[in-house]
Amino acid sequence: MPESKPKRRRKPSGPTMAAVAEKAGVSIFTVSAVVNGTAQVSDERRLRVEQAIEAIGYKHNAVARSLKTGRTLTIGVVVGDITNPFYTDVVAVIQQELHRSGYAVMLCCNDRSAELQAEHISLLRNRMVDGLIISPVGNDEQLQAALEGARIPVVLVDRTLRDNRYDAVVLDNKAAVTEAMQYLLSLGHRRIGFISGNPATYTGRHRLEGYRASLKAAGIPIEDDLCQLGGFRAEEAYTAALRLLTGPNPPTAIFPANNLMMIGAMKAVRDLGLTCPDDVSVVGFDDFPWAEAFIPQLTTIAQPVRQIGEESVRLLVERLGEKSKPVAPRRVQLKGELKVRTSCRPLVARKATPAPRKARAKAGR
Amino acid sequence: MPESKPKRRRKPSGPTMAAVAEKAGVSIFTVSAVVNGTAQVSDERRLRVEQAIEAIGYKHNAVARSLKTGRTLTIGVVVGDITNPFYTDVVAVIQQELHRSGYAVMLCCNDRSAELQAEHISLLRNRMVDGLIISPVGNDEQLQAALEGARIPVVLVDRTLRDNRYDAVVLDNKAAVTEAMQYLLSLGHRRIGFISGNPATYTGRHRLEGYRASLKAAGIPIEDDLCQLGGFRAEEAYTAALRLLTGPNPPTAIFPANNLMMIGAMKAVRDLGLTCPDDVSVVGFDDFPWAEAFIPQLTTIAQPVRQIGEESVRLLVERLGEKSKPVAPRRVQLKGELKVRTSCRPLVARKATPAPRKARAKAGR
DNA sequence: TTGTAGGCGTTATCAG
DNA sequence: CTGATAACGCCTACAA
Repeated sequence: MPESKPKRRRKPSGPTMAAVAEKAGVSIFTVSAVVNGTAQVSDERRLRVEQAIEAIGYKHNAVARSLKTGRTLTIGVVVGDITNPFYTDVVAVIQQELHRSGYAVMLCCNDRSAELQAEHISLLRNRMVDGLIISPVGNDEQLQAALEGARIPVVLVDRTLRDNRYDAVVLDNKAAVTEAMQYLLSLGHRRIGFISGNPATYTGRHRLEGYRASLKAAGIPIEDDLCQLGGFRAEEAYTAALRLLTGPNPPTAIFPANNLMMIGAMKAVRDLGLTCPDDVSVVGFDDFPWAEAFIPQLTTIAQPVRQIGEESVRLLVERLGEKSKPVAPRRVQLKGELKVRTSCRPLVARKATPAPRKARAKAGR
Repeated sequence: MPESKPKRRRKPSGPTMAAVAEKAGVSIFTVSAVVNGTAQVSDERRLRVEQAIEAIGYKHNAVARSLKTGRTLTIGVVVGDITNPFYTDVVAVIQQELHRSGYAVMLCCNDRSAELQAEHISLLRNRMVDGLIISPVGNDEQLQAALEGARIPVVLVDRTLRDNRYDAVVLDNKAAVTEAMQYLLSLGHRRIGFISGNPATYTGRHRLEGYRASLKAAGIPIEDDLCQLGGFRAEEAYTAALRLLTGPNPPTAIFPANNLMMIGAMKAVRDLGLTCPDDVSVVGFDDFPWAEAFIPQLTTIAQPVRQIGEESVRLLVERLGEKSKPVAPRRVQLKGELKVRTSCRPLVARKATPAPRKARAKAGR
């Protein structure tokens, strides 16, 4: 029967060093030496090898090399959501910097699921990545479990574990929020609505602390109604802002605790027919290119994304270069920068009568 | 001398199959069989193996497997600039979909440099990725050269080569622009300023064609001054918009040809003290979350990013599964969707006298 | 300076 | 069903 043999597998990889060696009439060793510059080779033989490489189109097989050397020159990067411009920027810097150091990056996004995160970490470990840069999701134990027994360096970004077991690059979230709060307070705002991320997370907790501490320091009582707990997402922030602004005694300023929630909050302001900063001042966490493109230009806390990426890579690469001298976990804490633009205005001479507030309350449907 | 031997390299990888086999008292083959489900194993021995794996914490080494099988289950993804939300979104979908199909992604960003792109492609090929998804930069020849001799499937995103040699997923850029232009024309706009990306690129060319064709079809002469050539960047668009809006006879609507240029254009509008859409209507290419958060809400052409990502992965995975039946390169062309929001308004009852134009002309410095 | 040969951890082809 | 054993392509002592 004219049955074409289906078992025929196409050659999985191209020409090998052996092929080059044969073509050039030298040994495999010599080829390896010129490819890796790992030993002196006479000019004449080197030339022959180089020509042979060119002639048969040899491409060096990193998989085989990795198996032998135990290094893949690959770093696993796992983030919650690369769609969030903060992570996008950080990942871009990380990729760039790792490339400069000779490493490739394997990217995993877990959509903020601890299970997926564990799966990705496992996958990356199987693939023998030389190191891991993780912006972790879930609780400490889940991460610990996923990292259990990993004999490779790990750098945490954006948060640490309680026991500081790994190198970490974080922002001083509390200080950053405090700076923004002081700005708002200096403008005369006293009723400031905070739209918090999940307070069970590292960033959520510290940012919330910054809010509360600032109020306390200013002698302003903390009203639970003014502090809405969300989960870092735009939709939640939208409804939170709606609640805040249509309540009986609305704040004069609102403060969404990350970029996504800023979007939601701004939509709410707009949908209520309010204008910023005339009706309500807004300051946000995380800066992004669009923040200053529109009216109002958003006053935000900019995270030093480049620095965050660079430091993460620096910590990791230092450990990768370590010759078995174990250094204690290090922690780099960076500062945010308040970018004052036009979304906040001084709270001057508000109409003394409470009338407008009632009018506002009715605006809510 | 008490010299600690520095040559001691830490064990590069953990427990091996051999270790598991020994612990379980079976052969390596049996271990491999239960790990991969590649052969029937008696329940009793399977259990022993599973326990041994658990006991010594065996993690399967994908590098060794790849060397043997010739497959890495890894796909190289190379894009120009992951910081551009369009690419961010597409990459996010690609990563997600590839993961579902059992592939990891190695990400490379070339910052729109053809040299870096070539370097990244070479690096990925060395690493024996099973396939490539590329949003190419530079000219056809440069890409061809980088791909020369690659025996792996390649899918192009966002553009094709002239000879359609590879699978590709693209947008019908011309049709998308045409739709937006018709919207503008239906609103009564006749002087429409176009801020083009680099017309030497696939997207730049087709979008520009859409602009010109629309004007032509409407019987409106094309004025070179109304068509500013940029390079897809915000800064260039900023100055382009400035030129447009301060010229002697400014357009009533402007059309930046991608999201980055939209930012630049909006900044220019704002810096000139103009308001959108009252003074000038704006429609942009590429949608993004912030587009509808501010005032005005931006009217944009949304690319089907999810579909783009899904189709790219589908094409690639289909080829990866191919059993040596070569299929001709396929090309998937998707449609953009005009999201009408509030950044354009009808051009009504303009003052009939030419006076205002002259007045405006003086506004130009 | 160059060649030889053993192995990195798996998979897969043989026999048993 | 299971066990030896030969690759996979490269690096690297060790020898020459």
